[in-house]
Amino acid sequence: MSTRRAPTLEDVAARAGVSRATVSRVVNADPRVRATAREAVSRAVTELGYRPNRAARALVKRAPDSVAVVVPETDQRVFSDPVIMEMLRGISEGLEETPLQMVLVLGRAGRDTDRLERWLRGGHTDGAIVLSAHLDDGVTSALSEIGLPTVMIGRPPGPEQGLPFVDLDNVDGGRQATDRLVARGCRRIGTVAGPVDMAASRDRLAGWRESLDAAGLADDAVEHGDFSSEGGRLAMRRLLAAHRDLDGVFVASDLMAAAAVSELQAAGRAVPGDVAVVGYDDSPAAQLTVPRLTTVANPGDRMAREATVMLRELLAGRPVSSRVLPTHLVEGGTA
Amino acid sequence: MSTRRAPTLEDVAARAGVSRATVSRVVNADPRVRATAREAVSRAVTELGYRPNRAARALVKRAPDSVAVVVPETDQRVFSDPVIMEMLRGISEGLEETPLQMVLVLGRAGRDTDRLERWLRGGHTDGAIVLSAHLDDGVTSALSEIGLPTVMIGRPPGPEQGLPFVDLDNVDGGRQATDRLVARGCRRIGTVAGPVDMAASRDRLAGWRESLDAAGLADDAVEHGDFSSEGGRLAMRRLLAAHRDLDGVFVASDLMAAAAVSELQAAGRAVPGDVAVVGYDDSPAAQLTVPRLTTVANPGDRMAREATVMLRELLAGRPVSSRVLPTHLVEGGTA
DNA sequence: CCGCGTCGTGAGAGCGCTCTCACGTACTGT
DNA sequence: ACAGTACGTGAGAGCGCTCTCACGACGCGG
Repeated sequence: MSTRRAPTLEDVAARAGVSRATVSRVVNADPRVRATAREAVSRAVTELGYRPNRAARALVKRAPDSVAVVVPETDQRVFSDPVIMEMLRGISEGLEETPLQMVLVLGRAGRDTDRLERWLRGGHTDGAIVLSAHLDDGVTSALSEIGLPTVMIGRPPGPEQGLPFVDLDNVDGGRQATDRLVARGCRRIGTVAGPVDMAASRDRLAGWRESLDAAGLADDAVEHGDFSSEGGRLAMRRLLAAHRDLDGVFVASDLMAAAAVSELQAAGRAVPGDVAVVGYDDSPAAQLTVPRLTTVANPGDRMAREATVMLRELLAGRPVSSRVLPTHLVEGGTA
Repeated sequence: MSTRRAPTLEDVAARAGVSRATVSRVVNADPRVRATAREAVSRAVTELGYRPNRAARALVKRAPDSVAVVVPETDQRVFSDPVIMEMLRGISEGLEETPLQMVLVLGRAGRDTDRLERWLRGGHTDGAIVLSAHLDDGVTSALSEIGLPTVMIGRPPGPEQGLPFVDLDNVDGGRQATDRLVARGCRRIGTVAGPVDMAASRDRLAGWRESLDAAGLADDAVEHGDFSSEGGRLAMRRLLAAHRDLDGVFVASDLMAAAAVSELQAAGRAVPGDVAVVGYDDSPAAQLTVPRLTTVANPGDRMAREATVMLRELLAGRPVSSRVLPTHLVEGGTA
């Protein structure tokens, strides 16, 4: 019906009997406006239902006003979603005090690379934060080529594109987990590792290996899972079949670990009595098992927060370098 | 270092030896430009690395360009995250073909109402989609008061604010789940319901009741959980203690259902032999149990997609009315 | 050969806002 | 008393883009 033009600064100014500039000052909380004028203006604002036009504002102050948060569409089954939500929250909190809006860009990894790339080139945002480097190189290389200020969350697999990243110390996480197994007396320690194409998986595996090497134990009991529950179950089954003397397992994700625990129990092994288990992520899934999983913290929100700090640096024109944050073991009953 | 001003239309025009208008035409794929001019322009565009300024464009064409996706910060433990990601994906897909950007706005329900409200009033976006009506009324009423085109995903609890919503037919879902239990011969059917303050919980509970009433069975075995795993476990324990003759349970979420199954098994009841169980959500958690949960589909992405359609209607100035989408049972081994 | 329509193009007027600058007006200090 | 200094305010110039309008250069039919 009424396609009445939205009220502008001018309208408010007219109504309040002041100039556009004064209204602008009031709206932007500039202190040097007389109280009476201020009141007149705010009254006019509410009466007219004035809302500043973001585009016009953005046009004149060329301050960055939005960042793209690129989320590779995780395969449904990967179930890494809780971590993603955690990261989104972290970013949201990190951006809370800034005028930056977070623009979500989802894409099915692989399939949508082109569309994503085109969008990113479109200059819709002033920067980007890329979640989880599971993404094809297409997007990350496009990003570094475009020159859009970008921070990756999670170290990218493959050669580094020169893009700064934040990551958690997965090597140390794997080591701590395995150290715990060693410390409680396990002598035959296997691992259910993650997919080989992910940096986090490789790092955790490397940590496991380092710990075993340091303890002088064998490091040949390795099976890979896909971070899904079912994948974890199957990997555990293979591991158990290949190494019947297993007395400890480091599983690279809680979801897989939960499945591994139930698989072990189904096979008649008491956890942690016969086989001790340490998971990874400290996710809600860690609390599903009985007893509750011993796991490694993997605070996605901290990483995300750090990423926002780094991105703000980049937007301010200052260079940043990648950061690796520390992790720690979370006590549970399985190791 | 070089804070070189980004190239503008003018720069491109100068370089290509044409006017601003012509460049604009080329950039916007206006057909009535001679081939030679078109080429000159595109060359200049790539040479200069020209990217149109979104703000300037948005300023002149007052077409809506972004929608806020308001996500109440789910309590960590609620773990409803997978559903949220699903919805986000649905919105993303629904907006894919439009120029609309999705701006994520997270807020801890209750705590952040003020900030959220202020932000929404700020006119940063042209519309809003609100996920899960767990939110205090503050936000939804602010939204309807501001007059920002808004669609709710999930029927709001409490009195309706006049905001259109999409929802899944939770009453029918609860009924279908319970009908299944009745059909397989259960005579003493309980339910682990969700929190009383959520519309979805209440609806599912109502469906359970309708089914039992229709079958002439008792409908007094009710316990409430908080949708968390632990909450489900405890509720199941209470339910079992109060009604030892239970032979069927409808659990209002898969996460709680998975915990309920393990609780039943721990209590020596075979599932589905002694007690049949139907969950809700068809979430990844449904596949964690052995046997796999029988559950009710709860396609968040479909709802979300529908929400984008409705929002686009609203943005086009057309009125929309709320929609309730059908659900169906998903076969599993627990009922 | 003239008038008319068509096509490609350029000039220029905004879109709604911020911000600089200059201009009062009311204080201070001497 | 008067210069000096705030302080509050308004005028006006853009920000980079789109779009209307007018205009010259054609091609056509009469």
